[in-house]
Amino acid sequence: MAANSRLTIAVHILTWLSLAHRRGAEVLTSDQVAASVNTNPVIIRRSLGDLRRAGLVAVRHGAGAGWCLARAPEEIMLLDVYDAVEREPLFGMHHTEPNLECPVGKGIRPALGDVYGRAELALRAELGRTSIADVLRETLLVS
Amino acid sequence: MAANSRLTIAVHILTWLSLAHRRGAEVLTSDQVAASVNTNPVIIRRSLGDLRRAGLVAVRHGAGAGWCLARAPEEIMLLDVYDAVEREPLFGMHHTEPNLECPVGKGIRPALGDVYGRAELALRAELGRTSIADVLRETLLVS
DNA sequence: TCCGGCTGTAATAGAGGCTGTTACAGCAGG
DNA sequence: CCTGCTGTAACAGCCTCTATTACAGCCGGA
Repeated sequence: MAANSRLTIAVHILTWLSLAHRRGAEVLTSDQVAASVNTNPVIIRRSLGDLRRAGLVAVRHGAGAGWCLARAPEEIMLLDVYDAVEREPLFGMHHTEPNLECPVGKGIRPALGDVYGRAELALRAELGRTSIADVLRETLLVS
Repeated sequence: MAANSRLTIAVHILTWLSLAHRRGAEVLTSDQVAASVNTNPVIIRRSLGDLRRAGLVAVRHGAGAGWCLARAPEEIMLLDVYDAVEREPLFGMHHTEPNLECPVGKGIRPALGDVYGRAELALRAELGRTSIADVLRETLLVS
């Protein structure tokens, strides 16, 4: 298993919803999305649940049920998707508390916290520059 | 388990080697480093192995064995450490190939590859701005 | 009002990564 | 040669992630 693919799955879902909407489909079911991503519908529903809680998609129940974007694709940035599906910080601290008798053990966690914070900010800034609409445009260039 | 802590462990090691050197210790054994990080010496030796392969530390064998920095701490950037210990890309692609019949399934991987590449570059640029000497300075501010 | 299709989620299994631990061969200074 | 440390294999335990089955809940439409 490489790194986790949650961001990839979520962006794929949103991009597909965006294209389907442009083609006239009001909603897509998790089965229809799963057919494009090529995985199990439950995986898709779990990811859609994250995206719904973040306000990026809306769901319709009952007969004719399915999912659609809750915002224009130009207004959904990859940073929003990242926040919706990623819970863990980029870099983990020590599993066990370092030795506080050692000056390095005592002071390194706040020092690393600063650096890691700056690194995450840089990553987030970059993810904030690309929207689902941008991804869709680039995606369609290939075909 | 949060995210993996390899970068944290490696930076801790290098920072401690840097401080020990300043205090007059020529080399530190993996046991001495492990006492500061508060973990098993084998964990430390594994990390030191990565750092040695990257040319960041040097090892001395035989009696009076141990480890020391191979470069000045001002010249070891966190980006070097990151490259030494992290193998996986930041974001994983689909586990199973997406449906190539679908235009999104067909084109999304290169599109995502571009975005992910830019995001990693931003992260790397930020990690390239901080050195082990910087981390040591911030670490000692606490005590 | 009931039917049927889809959602939402729990439970579970398998694969794989990471930490931590033991064990042991290899190396080299004294 | 002895001794202490390195370097690495092997293994266990824990956790995460993906995948899958199962099923209760919801609601539009017949």
